[in-house]
Amino acid sequence: MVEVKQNSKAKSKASELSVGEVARRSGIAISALHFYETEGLIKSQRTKSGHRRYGRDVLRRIAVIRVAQSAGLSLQEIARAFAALPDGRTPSARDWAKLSAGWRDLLSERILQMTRLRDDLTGCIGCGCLSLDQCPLRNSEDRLSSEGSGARLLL
Amino acid sequence: MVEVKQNSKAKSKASELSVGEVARRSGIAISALHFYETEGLIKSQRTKSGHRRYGRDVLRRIAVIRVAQSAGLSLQEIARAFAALPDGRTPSARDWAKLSAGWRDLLSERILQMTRLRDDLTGCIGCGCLSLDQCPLRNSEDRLSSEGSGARLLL
DNA sequence: GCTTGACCTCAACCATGCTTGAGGTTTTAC
DNA sequence: GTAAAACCTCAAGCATGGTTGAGGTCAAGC
Repeated sequence: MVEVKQNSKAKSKASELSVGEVARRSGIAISALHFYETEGLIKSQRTKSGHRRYGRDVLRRIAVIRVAQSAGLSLQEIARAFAALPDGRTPSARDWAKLSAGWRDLLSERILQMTRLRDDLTGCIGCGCLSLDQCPLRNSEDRLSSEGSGARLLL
Repeated sequence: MVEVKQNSKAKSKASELSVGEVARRSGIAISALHFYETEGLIKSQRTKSGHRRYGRDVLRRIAVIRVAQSAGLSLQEIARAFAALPDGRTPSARDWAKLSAGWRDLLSERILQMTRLRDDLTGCIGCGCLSLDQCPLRNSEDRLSSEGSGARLLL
């Protein structure tokens, strides 16, 4: 819809990026960008001819996606969090901060679980209790799996 | 090959378990047990007619599998670790302990990464640096992803 | 004006970790 | 001796997170 004139490959003043540029700058494959778009994680305008043009904030969005993924969130969870971002305007620092606060707590929780797991592991796999209901390892395992809202692991 | 006489459903003295029993006791679906077997994570003898019979240690093996999974290991990684277990005899407590020691270190490493990630997240998503190379978040992200020997997350 | 590279869509495929179902045998219980 | 429950195999399917390739269009440089 929004038509953009592109002056050169350098495109130093264009505020809209092509998919190739976004891929190069973010280190994400074009196919992944397409995929993120179909999953509603990022958006693009199209040129008259159908080529994608991204606003500058897409780079931040992508960065946030990768960070969240490495923290163990699924794309669906990330999309859900993104849904809380403002619709019309570009998200502000405060918007992102709100988002990250939630994830921080989630991470803290998962770190706690893993720590518990590790500590149990220290004394427990070698002991005889693993197959018994009393074993702390098996119980913390239960804690983990019963909390999962879908994905298996710490997802 | 090993033929086993089964006296009743109670089967209190049988040292070999049927797949249904293992499923019931471990809480793992039969289909998952089959799957674990095809992946080399557990083994079974067969009765003359082809039904599976498991040794008692299978329950511990399964417990270890679930724990390792909840720690974020893939079945392949678990299988690799299991490959180090003794071939002929039932693994001893010491064998399991050795195995768990490796995983414990791995867990510690991942806990460290997540902690770093969380701490960076605290100050960083809301700040302006996320799209820059200097951002600690993006760098710790790199640390994470460059270490991955396959799976994306903490896997 | 035409080649080249960047882009488009859509369908198929890969790995992981299973589940489901079809179609058939075995074991158990009455 | 027969019905039901438990088991078997093999193929297909599901979700996640993408990649790969075919077949075609668009844009830029010479």
